[in-house]
Amino acid sequence: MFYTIGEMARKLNVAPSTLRYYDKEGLLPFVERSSGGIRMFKDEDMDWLRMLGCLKKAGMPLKEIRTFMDWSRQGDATIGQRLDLLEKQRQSVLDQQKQLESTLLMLDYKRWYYQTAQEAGTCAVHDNLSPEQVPERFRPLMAEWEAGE
Amino acid sequence: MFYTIGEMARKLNVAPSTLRYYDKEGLLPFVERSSGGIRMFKDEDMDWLRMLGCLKKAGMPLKEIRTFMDWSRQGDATIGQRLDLLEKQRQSVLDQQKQLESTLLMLDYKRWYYQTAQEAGTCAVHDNLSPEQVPERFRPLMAEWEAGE
DNA sequence: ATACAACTTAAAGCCAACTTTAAGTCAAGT
DNA sequence: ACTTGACTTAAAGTTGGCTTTAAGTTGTAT
Repeated sequence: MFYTIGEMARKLNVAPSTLRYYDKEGLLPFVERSSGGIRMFKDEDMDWLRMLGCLKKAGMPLKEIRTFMDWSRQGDATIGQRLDLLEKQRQSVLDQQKQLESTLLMLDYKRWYYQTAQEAGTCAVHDNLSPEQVPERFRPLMAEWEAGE
Repeated sequence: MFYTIGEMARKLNVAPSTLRYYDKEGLLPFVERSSGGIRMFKDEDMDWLRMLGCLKKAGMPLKEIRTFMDWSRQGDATIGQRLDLLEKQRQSVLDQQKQLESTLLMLDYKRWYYQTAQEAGTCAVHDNLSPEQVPERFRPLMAEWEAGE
């Protein structure tokens, strides 16, 4: 079963121009063409596109994804390199998770700040607030600020 | 205590040009100037820059951060709007966390795939692998693929 | 055979978020 | 007074990831 670029784009919820761009950048070395030059996507190409989507969501730049695709084309000799890249990207995702966790805490602190201000009708309520009146979960955060991050 | 743009940039681990850019974009309405036109950062400006950093890490575009800063300058009447924006951004961070969680699972599946291939010496080992030989934690993932995401 | 939608390419355009460049000013030390 | 390093601005340049445009081709339906 074959699909044109438009059909494939619809399946993936992206613009056809995006797929053409990826192809031009060497990210889709697996796509075949009809005798007339039309791209013919196969069902198994979905696996590669899913892989691509996964790496993209992991925050990998297209250049690195291209490297991965190049290695894939080179065959079994590059399995080790591909695995290393995946490990590296896994670590990057873990780092991003830690970052989001700490961002969430900051955001929650600010939400508490403005909720308190809203109840009081003014931000000035925070001017003479003792540290004990700040919920405990935000204390480590504020301690960091006293230092210099 | 006052700091020049260079000192502040060093504290924040950003380039001075970045702070100038933020200023030009209206993200630093709180920064004062010396009589000669030199930016004079105060200690309390750190609070705003931390807020800015928090929103940036939460993935908020500079334009929206500017809106937030504009509201801040307008005073207590805008507390509600600011709170709404923070709630919205909190939700966005939660969404990003879910996305990373699922990305991590995909990445782990692919790592398993290549680890198995590495042990076998070839990716072809996956050609005749029954679904039961895939670790359970990856099954829901593959079920999704069978559908059409 | 012809019309028509969907495909093709190369090249230009766009947006966000900076960075760099050029030309000039400020302020601290000698 | 002069040097020097850090500051100032406006404007142009860069990068990443696409999207749009223009001109042309393919393939299916009538």
